Amino acid sequence: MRDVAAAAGVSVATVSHAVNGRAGLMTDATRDRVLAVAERLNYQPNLLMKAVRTRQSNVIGVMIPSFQSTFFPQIADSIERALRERGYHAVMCQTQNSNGVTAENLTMLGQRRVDGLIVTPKFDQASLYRPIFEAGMKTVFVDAYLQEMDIPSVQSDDTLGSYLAVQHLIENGHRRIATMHLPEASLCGGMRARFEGYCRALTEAGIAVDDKLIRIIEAGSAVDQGHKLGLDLLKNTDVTAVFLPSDFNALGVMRAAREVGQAIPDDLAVVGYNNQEAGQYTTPPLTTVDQKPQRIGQLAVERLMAMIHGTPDPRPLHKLIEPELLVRGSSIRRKPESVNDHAWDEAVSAALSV
Amino acid sequence: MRDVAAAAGVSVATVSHAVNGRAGLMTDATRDRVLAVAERLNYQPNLLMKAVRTRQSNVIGVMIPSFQSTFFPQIADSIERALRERGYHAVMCQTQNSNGVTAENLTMLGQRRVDGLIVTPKFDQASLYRPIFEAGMKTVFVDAYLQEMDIPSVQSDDTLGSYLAVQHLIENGHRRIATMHLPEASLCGGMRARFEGYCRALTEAGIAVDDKLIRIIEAGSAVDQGHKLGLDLLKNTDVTAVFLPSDFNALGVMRAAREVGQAIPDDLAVVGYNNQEAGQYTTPPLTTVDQKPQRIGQLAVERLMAMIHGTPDPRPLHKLIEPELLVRGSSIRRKPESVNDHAWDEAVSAALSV
DNA sequence: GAAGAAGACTAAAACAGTTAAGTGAACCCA
DNA sequence: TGGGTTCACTTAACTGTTTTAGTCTTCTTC
Repeated sequence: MRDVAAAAGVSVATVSHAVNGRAGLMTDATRDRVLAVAERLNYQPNLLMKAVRTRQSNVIGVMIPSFQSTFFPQIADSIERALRERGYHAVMCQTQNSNGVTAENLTMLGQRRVDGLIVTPKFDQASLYRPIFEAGMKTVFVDAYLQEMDIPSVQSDDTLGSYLAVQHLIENGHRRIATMHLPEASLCGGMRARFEGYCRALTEAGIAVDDKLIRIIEAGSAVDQGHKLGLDLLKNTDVTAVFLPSDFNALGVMRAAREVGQAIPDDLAVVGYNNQEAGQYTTPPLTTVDQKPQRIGQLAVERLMAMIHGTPDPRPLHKLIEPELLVRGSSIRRKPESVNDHAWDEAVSAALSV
Repeated sequence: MRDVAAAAGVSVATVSHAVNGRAGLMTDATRDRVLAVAERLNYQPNLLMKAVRTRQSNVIGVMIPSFQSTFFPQIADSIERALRERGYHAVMCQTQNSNGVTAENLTMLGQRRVDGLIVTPKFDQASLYRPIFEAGMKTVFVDAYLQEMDIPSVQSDDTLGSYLAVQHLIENGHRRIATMHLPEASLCGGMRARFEGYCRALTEAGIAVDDKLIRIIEAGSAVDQGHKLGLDLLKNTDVTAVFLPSDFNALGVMRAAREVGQAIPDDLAVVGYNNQEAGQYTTPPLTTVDQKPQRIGQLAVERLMAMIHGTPDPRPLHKLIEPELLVRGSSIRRKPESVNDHAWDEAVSAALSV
């Protein structure tokens, strides 16, 4: 910048004004000359220094459990795009589900003077976040929130999602609908909501929630658990449909059904959760609930920007995104003998266009 | 920092030395006192300023095509971990396969004074990268490289990967092995290598490369293309095995086989590429080639660190990572009638332990 | 023709650190 | 006792920007 100033025969202040496009502080001729010189010398402003002076780094810290899985990268994707559009960049970290790593990243991000944070907290992490919040860090939680603090959050409405899924099964004539959930101790946030949606849909339809149709997921691979508990359900109950809180559980159930010779969806209808890619390629493809991760990321950025720029945001503190039920082959029965082709096609088309 | 200095009754220089652990410049008593005061005042060093002064930001720019897909996030994951271990952070960007976005990110990263870059270039992007390289940016390419420039790269050895895959099919008795590849114009880098490995394995085994068994993938969903071309192969040729350059193509082929009533692996053996998660959940599970993305990311970071710290790196400029063939059910025939159980189990175990 | 206003630009402080050079005081030794 | 070292710490310059408060011109206007 000093070089540009010298070469253009002006002061650094003038260069600063010129490259930042501050109008009315110099003649057009001067501005053009400065910009031409900057271009010629390939002047690259030092954004670090700019950040120091303006106390605004245009960098947002993003921390999610993992870059793998399908869900969080979709959120990260939309966050990155939304930030880029606004001239921001993201430094991205994984928590690796470790409080130690989370805490370390948090202080690092603070020391890097990021303008804000978009993070997925775990229910027991309030104490990790408190110091950085007290220092005034603008933050939006995604996919979860901490009850103890007034930090905005954006997450999918899992109660609604599972409600829609189970309602869909009921509408297709099922009454014996099984599900699985985590043990009470680890049943937090979204997972609890998914179970509540299941109960609500049944209750509203006048169907009793039957403990015999509910299985508790233990530790281990979600597919294996789905497989094991699915076999159990198929052998020991009169289940005709099953709603799973994860597509991976659903994949296991589908395998179990195949093993005991039950056809999907005719003998057993299956609905998963999370719109995992694998579900598109099963036979039949898996009906599932899309949590709209892109929407979550986008809204989180909008909210954070409002906080940073001090514009009021009328949305509720904890915003719930409406999920979408993706009806695919695993939950819609093939045409019964008694129904004529045309009517059936209509019904299926209607259902598939949900 | 000024506050800490004042409160501890020393100069800012002493505080700087103390918090940076520079030994031998002060008494232990002074150091302890300064650190205690810093702790008490909750002093958070400003890493931006530090970066300005030391010309080292401890931030690396990472740019990959997308956070979605399975492959790149795995690389990103390992990059993030490796950087974190070394006290670095990553600002992550997606190129969105757009030269405009790539160029924009590149200048932004330069202006943010990142210490280095780990990026996936596209073959036509040499001109985008040249300016930033001429400015001295340390860079490592992953998953591809630009021939015109001497920038180190780390990528999977796709020729070897497909060679192993096809060799595996040959060892299992197949002679009529089909494949698919992209049209010549877009057949760059890894995709070309995968086709070359196919040819080499056949040639080495004394099998002629037969154009009748090769299909060209057109635009559109990889699964749909695999399905369409798979049907074509199954109906019009005497193919007994097929090697696909992507697991998604393989999923389409598996669907095609099911539709024409051919069993996998008995009537048709299928091997994919890329170890996509979906391949684990098909029936039978899909044999595939794992490109070792974690290893790629890790090595890329090691290489970049060597460049940044000026330590010589004896590895070749363009490092190829050895991929791994994951033998699963889609490529190993079930026991023929004539073979006794024990011998068969042994053979399968042996093959599966590859 | 002088006062005042407006316009174009500059000087210099500030930001929060690092670091080379400098200053005393204590110590050592001939 | 004087001179040289070493040690502990400080001074001050520097980094590359922004921003406030000027300083000159030049232009109005009476």
